[in-house]
Parts: sequence; structure tokens; C-alpha cells
Amino acid sequence: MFKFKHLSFFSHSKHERLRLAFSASSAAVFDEFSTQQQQICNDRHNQMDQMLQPHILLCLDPKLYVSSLLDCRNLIQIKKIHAHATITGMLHNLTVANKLLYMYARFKALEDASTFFDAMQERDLVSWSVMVGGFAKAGLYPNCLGTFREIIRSGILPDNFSLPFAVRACRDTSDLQTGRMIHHLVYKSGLHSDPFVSAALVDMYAKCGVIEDARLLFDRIPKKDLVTWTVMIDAHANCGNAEESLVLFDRMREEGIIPDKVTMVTVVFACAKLGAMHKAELVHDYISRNKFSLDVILGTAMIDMYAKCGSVNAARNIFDHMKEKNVVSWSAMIAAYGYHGQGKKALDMFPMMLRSGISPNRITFVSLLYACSHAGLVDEGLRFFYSMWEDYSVKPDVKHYTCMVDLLGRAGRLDEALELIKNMTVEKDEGLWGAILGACRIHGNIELAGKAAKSLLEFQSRNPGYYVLLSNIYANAGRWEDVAKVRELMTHRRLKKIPGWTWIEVGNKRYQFSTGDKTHPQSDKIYEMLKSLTKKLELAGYVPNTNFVLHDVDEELKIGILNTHSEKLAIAFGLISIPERMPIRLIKNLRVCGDCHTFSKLVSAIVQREIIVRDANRFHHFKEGVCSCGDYW
DNA sequence: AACAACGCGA
Repeated sequence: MFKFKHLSFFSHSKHERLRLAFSASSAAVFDEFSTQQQQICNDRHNQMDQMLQPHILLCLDPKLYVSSLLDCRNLIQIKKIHAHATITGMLHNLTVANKLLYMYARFKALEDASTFFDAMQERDLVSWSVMVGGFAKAGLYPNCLGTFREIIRSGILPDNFSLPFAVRACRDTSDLQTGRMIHHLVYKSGLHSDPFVSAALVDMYAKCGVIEDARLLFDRIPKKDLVTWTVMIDAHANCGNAEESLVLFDRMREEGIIPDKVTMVTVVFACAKLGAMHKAELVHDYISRNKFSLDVILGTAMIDMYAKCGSVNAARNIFDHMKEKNVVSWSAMIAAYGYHGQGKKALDMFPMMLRSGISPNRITFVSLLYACSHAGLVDEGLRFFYSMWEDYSVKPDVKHYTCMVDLLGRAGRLDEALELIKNMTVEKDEGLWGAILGACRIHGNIELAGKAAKSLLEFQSRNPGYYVLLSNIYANAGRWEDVAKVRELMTHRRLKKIPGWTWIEVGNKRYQFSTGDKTHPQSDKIYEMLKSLTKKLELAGYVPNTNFVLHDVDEELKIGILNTHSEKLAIAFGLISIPERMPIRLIKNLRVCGDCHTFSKLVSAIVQREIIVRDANRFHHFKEGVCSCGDYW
């Protein structure tokens, strides 16, 4: 209740400020207040003890039981009152009995709750709903839905208390079928306009992967409350349409709904997904102006946002200003340095984290190993890998093995990577072989690629990425028959290659480019710019590397395809539309192709402009002819 | 009722 130990970096929310003003912000006052509360609680319990004296038994007050139950701070206190109530016969009062049930559920003592529930002589809808909610909050979904079904079976229509919890159980178990059935019941109960119920339904549809249904329902809700908006904003960001999230955020405010901290976290998350620096700054500004407190969740979300928008320094600035940091915040910062190629800084964070009393978890080690992998810090990575279990009791799982395979593989130590896979005891997955395949691509090891592909294809992967990668390896070696085989397999499994895109933010707008794109209104100017760039580059010795065009077509056509890769078009557009000296920031859905990488390096030198590219798994900062990845990616 | 970090791949 009293969370003042971490007064926030930004000013407080209105609610917090009121509380602060009210209680004069001194620790002593809080302590005193808290002692008073404890005293009241004790007094009540003493009063109850006295009631057990035979002569007072007659003046029992259910209200006293209810408030005493609500005062309980642990299970022992609840059980004590339960015992009292049994003796005094107060459990026959349904209000008291339901409150007892509720308290058991609140303290996650679902077994006690169930036992008591089964023993209850009389139950009403509230009793049933408390059980449904209790099971859902404790993550006991089968019990939750089972209890809910019993309500339905007994012919009672559920209320607006049990329905959201039953829907939540469907959401967390991805049980869309049951979810739809419950939606039907909602109409029958006439509760479709209840904000709790409709928010839960929208959330359920979104998290079950049917965002269209979520949106359909959302659009039909006449008066949407804050939570419903937040759910929808989050849903769009999670399904890859973060742009729509920001549109919804604006619309929500236009309709007079005031966002709260949770909404801001989802909006920040959407900016992180988009990688849109301009939007990120606007959102940051909004957060500061509206005095949202920079707590550990919002702060961590902002670290992630700035890092994924290309500024690891801005991320670090947020990190440094956070009063409270947990393992998530530290891992986010370590990961950020990792994917910006600053492996050393990522590793430096680790002892700092330990000193501040935070223990690493499995994600911290994924981030550390990842940082090593992308900076070529092989020995350091090996050391972390071996010490994570021994020194920190974090068991390496398949993700850690994948990082290690990637680390060793990139460094050309493929034999060691294979040895690691051979000796591992945790279950292997397709990603592990994908990492081997990636290393084969870098080092042109076709034999091993074949073997890895065999293991990989056993997983019947639905992920087109692996097939295309394999086909690319064969194409690079000129083995067109093998290429054809892989492509055939893809067609057979009905998988399509994901097309590459590059996005660029200019002012308030985000522009999207594909290979050979001519849909941009300034297309002519873009191609003109590209042509003059290529000319300048050729003078500087640039030769298009057609190894990166993976079709069996003639050389001239290859150069044509290469020259209009989406990344090059976006750079050309950036140069004509972004003010001088401002960096050009790009976001790609795939990895940078080798030729575009060379191209970007040269452009950064020739036109003296910083180019920052976020590709599918890391950042490249091109400046004065060199890339932050050191060509190691 | 809603919120934060992680590998590989096109």
C-alpha cells in the first residue's frame, strides 16, 4: 500500500500527488500510519476474541466479520476468523461466508477456498463467481472453466463478475472455441455493454490471434472505456500493426478518454515495435508533460523504446534516471547494448547489476550471450555459458545453446558448435539448426549446410525463413538443382518467401519501400538521387556484389535488382527529404543484404551522413565509411 | 479487466 520508497523521476500522477500532500511525505509519518492500521486490525481481532466469551455471543455483528476479514494480511489471520465464525455460527450468513471465500481466493489459497465452498450449505451467484475469479487469478484455468460450466449447467445466467474471469481463462489457454461460446452467453445475459465483459472479450480475441474479430467487436462497442482502448492498442502492436496502435491512441484522446500508465506502457511498446524515433520523442514528451511516474515498468518499456528506435544513449539516460530497477530493466539495457554491437558495454553492465543486488535470470544470459555473439567476444561468451549454471544456478536452455551455436558459428568455429549440439541434453528445436545454417551461409560451408538442413527439415518448420536461407546457400554455390528442390518443397508446404521491406520516418509520416518500388509520389526524384549516388560510389570503387541476388538470371538483370533494393531506395529518399546533418534512420523486416551494407557504408562517407539501420536482429550505425558491426554480422 | 527484457531465419 505504501510504495514511497522510490519517488519517481518524473513528477507524480495526480493521485500520488494528493496522497503525498496529504501525508507530508516523511517516512516517520508512514510508519506511524502503518502502525495505526496494524493497531486497528489487532483491536478488531481482540474484539472478536472477546466475542467468544459466552456472554457476548448474542450480539454478533456480520459487519465486524467482514471488516475483520478484509483487514487480514495473511492466511493465518483468515483461518483464525474462519475458526471463530464456525464456533459462532456466523458462516450461515452468506455475506460473511462469501467474504471468507473471497479472502481465501485473494491469498491464492484455492484449496482452502474449494474445501469451504464444498462445505457451504447455501451458495449464491457471488459464491460461484468468487470461485471462478479465484481459479482464474491463480492460473488454475481448468478449475475456473469447470466451475463456470457448473453455473451454466445449473441454469443460472452468469453475472458480470464471473464472465470476465471465464473469458480470461480462455484467453490464457488460447481456447478460442470456449471463448466464442462464452461470447454467446454474454449476449444471452444482456451483458455485452458491460465494460469489464467487453474489454475481456476484445482481449481474448486479440490474444487468441483473431485480431479481426477483436476489432469487429471493438468497433461495435458504443462507449469504450480506457481498458478496452488499451487492450486494442496493445493488440495491434502485438500483431505487427503498431502504426494502428498510435492512430487508436490519438482517437482515444479525441474522444476524451484520459490515458493512464498502463496505456502509456502499451503506446511506448508500440513505438518500440515501429522503431519510429520521432514518434518516440513525442510520446516521451507526452509522458513528461502529463507527469506519469517513471516506475520500473514504464521506465523499462522506455529503455526498450529508445534502444529499438536507434538511440542506445537515450535508453541509457532513461535507465540512469530510474529509481527502481529490476532484472527486466537490466536485461533490457544489456540486450540494447548487444544489438547495437556494443558488446563490451553490455558485459560491463553485468557486474554493476550484481553489485546492485539483482540476480540474473535466463533472459539476462540470453542477452549477454547475444551481445558476445554480435561483437565476436567468443571467450567471454564461453565463460558466461559455463558459469551461468555453476555460479548463478540458471540452467542453460535451448535458447542459450542457440546463442552459443551462433557465437561459435559466426566466429567460424563450426566444429565446436557441432560438438556442443552433440553433447547437449536439453531438447533441440528448429532454431538451433537455423543458427548452424546461418553460420554455414557466412562461411560458405555447403556440406554442413546439407546436414543441418536435414535435421532442420525434420521439424516440418512452417517458417519460410529457413527454406529461403538454405536455398540462398545453394544459390551462392551455384547449385541450382538443389535450389529448385528447396523451392519445390516450399511450394509443396505452401510457404511463401516473406518480401523485404524498408521503412523510413520523415516528419510525422512513415514511408515504406519494397524492391524496385515506384509507388512513392516522389519516385522520380528518388531514382534520380539513387542514380547519382551509384555514379559517385562507382567512382570511389564500388562494384555491385551480385552474389546477393539469388535468382538464376543474367548478370545485368541481377545488377538491376540489386540497385533498387528497398534499403537503397529508402536511403535515397532520406537524403532528399531529411534535413542535413540529421541521421537517416531505417527499419527493415529482414537482415541487411551484403551489397546494401557496402552501399550504406560508402554513402555515409561520400555524403557525410550518419545512417542508422535496424534490421531483423540488430542495428548498423554507418558513419564515415565504417559500420558499428565491424562487418561482423 | 489492460502493461516492460531474450536467440536464429526470409
